Amino acid sequence: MPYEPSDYPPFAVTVDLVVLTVRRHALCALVVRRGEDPFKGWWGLPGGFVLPDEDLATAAARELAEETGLQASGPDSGAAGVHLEQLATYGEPGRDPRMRVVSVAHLVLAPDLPAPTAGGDAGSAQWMPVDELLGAGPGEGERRPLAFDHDRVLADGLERARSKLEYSALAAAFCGPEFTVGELRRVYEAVWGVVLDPRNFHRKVTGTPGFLVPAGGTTTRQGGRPAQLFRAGAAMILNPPMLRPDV
Amino acid sequence: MPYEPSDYPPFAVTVDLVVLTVRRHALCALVVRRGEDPFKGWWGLPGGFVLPDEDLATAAARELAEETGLQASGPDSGAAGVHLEQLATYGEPGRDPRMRVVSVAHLVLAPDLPAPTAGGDAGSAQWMPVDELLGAGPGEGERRPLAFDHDRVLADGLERARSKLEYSALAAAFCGPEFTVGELRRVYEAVWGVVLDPRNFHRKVTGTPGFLVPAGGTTTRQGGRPAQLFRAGAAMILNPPMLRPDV
DNA sequence: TCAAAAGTGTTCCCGCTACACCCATGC
DNA sequence: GCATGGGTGTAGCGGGAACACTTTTGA
Repeated sequence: MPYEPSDYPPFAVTVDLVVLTVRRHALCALVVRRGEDPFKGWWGLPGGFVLPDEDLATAAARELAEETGLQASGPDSGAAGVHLEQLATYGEPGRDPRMRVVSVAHLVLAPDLPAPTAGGDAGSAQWMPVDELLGAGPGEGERRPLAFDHDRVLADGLERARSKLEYSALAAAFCGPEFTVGELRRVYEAVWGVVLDPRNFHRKVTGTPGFLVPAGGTTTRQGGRPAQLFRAGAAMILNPPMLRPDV
Repeated sequence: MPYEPSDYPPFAVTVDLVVLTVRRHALCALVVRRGEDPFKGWWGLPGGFVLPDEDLATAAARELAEETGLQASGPDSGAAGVHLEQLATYGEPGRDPRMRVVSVAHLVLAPDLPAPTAGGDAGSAQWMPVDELLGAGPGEGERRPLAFDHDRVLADGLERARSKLEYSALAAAFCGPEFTVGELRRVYEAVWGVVLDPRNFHRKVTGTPGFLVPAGGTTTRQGGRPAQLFRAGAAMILNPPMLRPDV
């Protein structure tokens, strides 16, 4: 079956970003207000077109830097830099009313950042709690969905992030370069929406080889007794995994 | 940022298929011999272009039917029909020497089929053990890789299938509509490349609510004492998961 | 002195592993 | 009889859940 440029229909290929962080004990996603039709004035996920000579992951990292100033570092990098991985691809024919767009969604996990929109051209990017974006908050009903099929993309990203915390050491991507066990626990609690036993959590994460390495110092920024500081270790997968209560 | 057809570069969008089955205690993948350049004469994964008004999953199901005659049924269907899910998307600029192709790979899990190429236009499709396709076999060195980046796609599909057996009830997708516990165990053994304790496996799968439902009859097709026949139950996820030895 | 968060020790219990053992068929 | 695979019982152990308890700071 030979194929030539005239044989295939024209597709636009974009990357969409599900950028998650934990702010004030709440899991938040980065959303931008759209300045153009379609869905002008709606909130949507950041993203944009893939350039002709650009890898998909490169395009995602570029869009991320443009919107947030964050420097992405693939799934195989060191401790610093946010985590970026491919999530899924959405190509339903009618998802963009103007043309056939296939969008490769990526998931980004970032530590809490002071400035949500650092060097961006999108002036109206902001963090919003995912419970407000999707319907999990109390007494919803008047919420407006995200543009395109971004509600579903966001939901898929959340599902991925939640399940990856179980069997990978990815939770540290939500923390800064140095963090305490309590801060890490609050990440799990925010992402999963549960309350974990601090004592058992401490034993579990410090007892898993390669998960955490002591950074040497202590901090008292959370109040109470000073806590040891840790850095993310080399372990990528957790065995045995962290167990999520109920569900 | 407005966008018009003239603004975006032309992309071709295809679907690739990682079709897995278990034949004679070996995990096998469906490969087709390419009749055209590039990679003429090489083995590659089945696949093809997405049509203008076709969803990605629909395109994957169509290609699957064309190559094998298999009737796919999405991840949310009943027991009959093979399992089909999206795997990952590959869009490196140079992966096809002739044009920019973004390929959305899908993973298909099918029961052992008598005729590998039922109604296909690809005359040279066949099942090959994944150990021969990738380098896991003994004394390799002269093996030729698959076309394009299909070695990597296949490896990613294997990894997905192996990990999904742990926490989902997907292993039944490799069996026919009715199967015995021993047949299900041999699926796990083939996919994981391990040997499992038959007694503990039996207790585990029959003790997990919703995994298996008795079909009523017995069979002696494996020799020995007749075994109860089961159908796949409604459970989609396994909690607690099946534990893969070592690794 | 009290509150708050960090850690440690201990007990209980569930589930996995490892076997020993019996059951039902074909040869 | 014997081989083969199906299925049950049971002891041991590792790890998570629950919770008592001590430690170290700030207010």
